[in-house]
Formats: sequence, structure tokens, C-alpha cells
Amino acid sequence: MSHTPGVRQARKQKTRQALLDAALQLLEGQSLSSLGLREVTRAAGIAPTAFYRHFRSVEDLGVALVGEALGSLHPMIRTTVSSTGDGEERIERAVDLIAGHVDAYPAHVRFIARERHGGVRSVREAIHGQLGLFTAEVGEALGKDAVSAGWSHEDVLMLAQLYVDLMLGTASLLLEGMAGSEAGARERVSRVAARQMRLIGIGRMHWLDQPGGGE
Amino acid sequence: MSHTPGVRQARKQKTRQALLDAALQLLEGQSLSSLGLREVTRAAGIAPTAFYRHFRSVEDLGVALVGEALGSLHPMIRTTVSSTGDGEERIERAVDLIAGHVDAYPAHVRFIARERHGGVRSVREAIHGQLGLFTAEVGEALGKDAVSAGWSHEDVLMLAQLYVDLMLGTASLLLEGMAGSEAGARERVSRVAARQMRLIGIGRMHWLDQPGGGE
DNA sequence: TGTACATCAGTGAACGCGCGTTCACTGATGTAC
DNA sequence: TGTACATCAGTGAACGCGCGTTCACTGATGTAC
Repeated sequence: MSHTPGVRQARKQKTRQALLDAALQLLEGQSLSSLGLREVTRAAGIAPTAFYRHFRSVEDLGVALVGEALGSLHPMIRTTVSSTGDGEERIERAVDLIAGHVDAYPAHVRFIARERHGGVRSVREAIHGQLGLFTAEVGEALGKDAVSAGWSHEDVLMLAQLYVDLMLGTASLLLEGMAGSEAGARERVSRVAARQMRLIGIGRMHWLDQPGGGE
Repeated sequence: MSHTPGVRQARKQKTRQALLDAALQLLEGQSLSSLGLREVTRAAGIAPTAFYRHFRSVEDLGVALVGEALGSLHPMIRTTVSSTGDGEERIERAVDLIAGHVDAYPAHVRFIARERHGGVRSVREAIHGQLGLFTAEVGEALGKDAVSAGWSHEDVLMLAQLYVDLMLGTASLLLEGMAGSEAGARERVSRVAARQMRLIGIGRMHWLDQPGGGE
């Protein structure tokens, strides 16, 4: 009524998304620091100059991609961490959820794994910041378990970091397994990841047994 | 006598090293997939065309860098893994060795962390291959410990992978800590890494306690 | 030791090409009355 | 509802620039005798 049916705005949003999608696809075979503006606009089907209506630079687009990629990761981590059942069941479910996420958003996973240590500072920092939030969230969930009684906040976070890194590493290995030709790569990776989680879980159970373990 | 004092060969080797060094330095601020041939030769102080006397492409140079970077890592891992003493001492020594390595070869560490998941397939594969050898070596050392009696080969490797990933992750975080401005970042990272190793060590001690733990 | 020839690391000019960015523009959408 | 004007997403020509690669070359080093 008073303003904006927003046809213009909706179209702009659509073009913006086309740029993000095109970039994400092009990034499967290269790093952000070598991705070209013209390359992206060509793949998105618009004139190079229109790029500037949406982003100041490719680097800026990269930061936007971090939000999109880790946004899709967020609910996945939430589900994983809040799942119930005994340790073994939770581990199986976690590994399945990771594998499912890699299937559903392979380009997002690749982007995060690649640019986490990549050549573009602002993107690295954006990823680092988001992963810090995830770690805090995982830590909060872990802290509520009975096993964590008597743990310092610092130790809960160190455990959370261990899990988050393991999840990311596993996701990245699953991705390579998808690309590779060898059969059973995925199963092998999942199996190893489950055992690593199990071992960490065992360490967690006995953390306070050792003198000085939890000080 | 019979052949080659090798003045020519020595000079060629020196130029080759200058190219590798220049590339490594340039890679602190970008990824391999955006590194230019002319950029490298300019930094190395030779004509662009001379590059081809040493490498077929920048990608090829990248593969050579993997050898150099992981060659420097090799003795470090050897030392870490063969050190004696009780668990706590070994952990402290391992963390100190990692920190020392990051100080001594920061560009190597950055290169491996960055290109491990980077945009150049052949370099990724070279890194993956070398890390596989390291994991096998760490696994062999771990397997000799009394704690590993009764462990399957597969489980020893899964543990070795956990340690190798933790070392690499820690090295990368220490590097960021060096670059960043906050005081005490290094100490914090080292402290967390030591605790993560301790927790994994505890998990290792009790691995065979659980029914089905080592099957 | 000296001479004549072969090798080959490094040079410098030249090429065609795609890049990021500027600019004035077009025409559909939005707004005021 | 209709009209006049403002906004602004997307266009297309033009620019200067650095890129990777080719080519014929130079001159120091290596080899044969």
C-alpha cells in the first residue's frame, strides 16, 4: 500500500543470489583470491559493471558467501549437538548428519574448508569469527551434559574446539571422497571419524580422574 | 676431474631456490592459484622467460614447494614422536617443538595450511600424500608404546591422524597468533593444544576398557 | 696448456588477451499529486 | 485513475595494464682433442 510492492527489490535480490551462486560454483576449482569479477558476472549472465550494484569487490562477495555457507551449517550443528541417546548413538547420528550436510551443500563445505586458511584476510576473519560462535554454542551444549560436571569453562571450550575441528576435517575428507574414484572412501572416512569421536568421548569421561586433569 | 666442477649447475640451483623463496614470500598474502609467473620472477630478480628453465608452470613450482615445506616438518615430527618421558613431559615437549617450528619456518607452515585445501589439485594431492606418510610414521611410533598393546593397525592410524591434524591446526593457530596484535595469544593456543593432547592421551589409555572399543 | 666447438641459463622484444574500473546511457519501477 | 518526475538496476563502449608464452639471441661454462 503505502510503499514498495518491491518488484525492483526482488529482482535485485535475485541477481545478487545469481552472483553468489555463480561464484560458489566457480570456486570449486580455484581459490577466492584468483576469482575474477568478469568471470563471476559472465557465469551469472549479467554485464561486468552490474557487479558493483551488489558488491564493492570480489572480496566483499566472499564475505557474503561466508554468511551463506555457515548459515547452512548452523542448524546442522544445532541438531547434532542437541541429539539425545547414549554416546554411541549420538556419534553415529553426528557422523550421518555431517555426511548429509556434505551431500546437501558440497560447495559450501568446500568454500569454508578452502578459505578458512585462504589468501583473503577479511574472509578468513569472517570464517574464524563464525566458527568461534559455533564452538561457543557446542561448548554450551556439552557443558549441560552430566559428564561435564566440575569442568572449567576453558576446558569445555577446548573440548568443543576439538569436536568442531574434527567435524570440519571430516566434512572436508568426505568431500574429497565424493570427488575421488575409489569406492568405499566415504565409509572409511565415516568409520575413522566415528572412532575419533569415540576416543575423544572416552577421554572426556576420564578427564577428571587424573590428578591435575581438570585444574 | 673427469666431469663437472658444476659451476653452471650450482648457479642454476641458486636461481631455482631464489624462485622458491620469492614464491613462498609472496604466498603469505595470497593463494597459489592467484600467484603469477611474472610476479615471482620479478621478486626473484630474473627475467620472466627464465622461469621456464626451472619449472613448467607456477603449479609445478607449488608442488616443489610442498616437498621443501614438508621436508622441514619431517625431522620435527620425528623428534616429537620419538621423545621419551611420561605423558605430561612429552606433551609439553611436543607443543614446544610445534611452536619452535612455527617460529623457524612460518612461511612453510602457512603454505601447507593454506594449500592443503587450496584451489590447485596437484598441490593438494602432493600435500595429502606427504601427510599420509607422516601419519603412517606417527602411527608406527605410537604402535610401539606399551599403551598400544592389543590395538588394531586401523585404530593406531586413526589416533595418529588425530594427532597430526591437531599439530597442523595448532601450528596454524600459532601463526595467526604471531600475526595478531593480542598479547598472550600464543600462550593461550599452546595451553589449549596441550590440554587437547592430554585428553586424547586419556582416551587412548582407556580405549580398550570399553566393550567394543578396540574391535 | 691451448684451441675449437657444444651446451644451456638467462635475456629482451613482441604478441594477443582478459582483467578491473570509469562513464554516460536506458528504461522499467516507484512516488507525488 | 492519470500524469509528471525521480530512482536506480543493468548496459555497453572505452581505457590502460599486467598477464603467460614465443622466439631468436648472448655469453659464460663445459667438453674433446
